[in-house]
Amino acid sequence: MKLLVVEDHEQLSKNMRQYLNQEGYVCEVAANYQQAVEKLYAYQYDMVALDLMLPDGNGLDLLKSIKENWPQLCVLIISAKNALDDKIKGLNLGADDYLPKPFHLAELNARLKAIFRRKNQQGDNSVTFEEIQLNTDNFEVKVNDQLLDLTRKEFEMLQYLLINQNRVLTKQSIAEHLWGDYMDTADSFDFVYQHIKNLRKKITQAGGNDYIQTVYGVGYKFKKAE
Amino acid sequence: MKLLVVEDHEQLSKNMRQYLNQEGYVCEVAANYQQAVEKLYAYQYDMVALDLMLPDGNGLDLLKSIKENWPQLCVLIISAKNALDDKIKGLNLGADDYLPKPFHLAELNARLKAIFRRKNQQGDNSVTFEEIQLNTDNFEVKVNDQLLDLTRKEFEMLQYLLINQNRVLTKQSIAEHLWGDYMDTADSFDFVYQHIKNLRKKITQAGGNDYIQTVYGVGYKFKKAE
DNA sequence: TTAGCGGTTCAAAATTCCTTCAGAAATCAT
DNA sequence: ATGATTTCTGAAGGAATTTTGAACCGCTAA
Repeated sequence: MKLLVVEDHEQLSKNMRQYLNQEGYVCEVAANYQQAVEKLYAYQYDMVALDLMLPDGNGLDLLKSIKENWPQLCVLIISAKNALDDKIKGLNLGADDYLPKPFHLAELNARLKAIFRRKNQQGDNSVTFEEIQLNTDNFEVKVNDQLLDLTRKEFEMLQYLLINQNRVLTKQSIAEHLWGDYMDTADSFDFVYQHIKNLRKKITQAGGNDYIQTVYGVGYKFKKAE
Repeated sequence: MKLLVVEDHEQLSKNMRQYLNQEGYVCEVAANYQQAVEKLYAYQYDMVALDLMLPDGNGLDLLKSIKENWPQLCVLIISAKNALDDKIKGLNLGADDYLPKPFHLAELNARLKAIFRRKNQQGDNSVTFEEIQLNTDNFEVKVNDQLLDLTRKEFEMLQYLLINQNRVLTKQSIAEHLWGDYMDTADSFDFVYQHIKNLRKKITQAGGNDYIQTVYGVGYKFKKAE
């Protein structure tokens, strides 16, 4: 679950980031309008937590832009102004929920989860590929109805591969999705190998096929062999 | 996806080229106004990334000329001057987006993709030529729906040939495209033979025709035999 | 404190691929 | 036709990438 927090208050954004990372999100922070747009262009997020008060622009404009360019993105609006006005405008512009400041981090988490659940209710909250079945609600993966015991990284990786099935993902892009943007400057992605290995092992040990193809010199691809 | 980068800063253009090639573009560089125009006449591009600061002319003039002569071309403007003025002028002249310096290569990529998606509402990442079908997303090549097992160089070469179909490509230009700028000083391009050979072999073994014509003394051309 | 787990780093082994080389074949110019 | 140039081909060494096992660190629970 990759999340962008748009919040200029440094201490708060730091806390949010730390807390949410602990909760299993891949969480990144943008401190202003400019940064937010850059990050949105550069990476793929699942959700945005957006503070309407930004130093260099109007949060509602940003919301509008998000809904135009990335319509599938979930947006949770945060605002100190308890102004009903903002809330209404925000929801009208397509925001998924509204959270007034100040708030408990636990509530933030709960709302984010709720938003995501709601969004997936109408769609599908599980991805299935042949005998592999991944459920986002309860973080469970089944192979032939046999439950797999995956770690968090393994789960996120499998999810990423499944969502992009039949598309080659570079080690770099996998790293970015699982670890966030500090990976931009990393010099080695060796750890990806390990998780790939573990995933393969666990899936095949449970009787599943190894759908993870390595594309030499490029990356990995989740696909049925032909 | 064939892209022309117009940028006079050597190191930057080199990085851009390398990165974008990695991302699956066929990317070429022009260092000034003059070169840009020459390349535009010589080849067919899908997009142009245009730095407005050129040593031998005004980037906005070039933009205007592009929009007159190749109206279907997508143009992304790049400029160090964060001047709102340039941005507005550029967008008024028909540019598709504006990217201020400095920028992350990932953002460049994202914007290019966004532009292209916007224009060709379907975001197709494949090239087809008779019974041959090449897909950049999953690095797959099919001949009569039969999957081909190509190496990276073979894949990139086929891609380059396909995009420039019916056009003779010299060994040198192939080498430059596949290996980058350091090839400028190379004395032999023998290795190209190998990859051509392997490509032909793999394609014909899969039941495809050999569309790779050799033009003696010049280079190769991808074309249906008549 | 210790044992266990998840995550990361390291280095050797295994695999795949790229380039070079030399000779054969093809093409062109005289 | 002959020689010069260019292209094709197969084999082999070496480079680059991936796989693997083992060791390490930090955290948590017993």
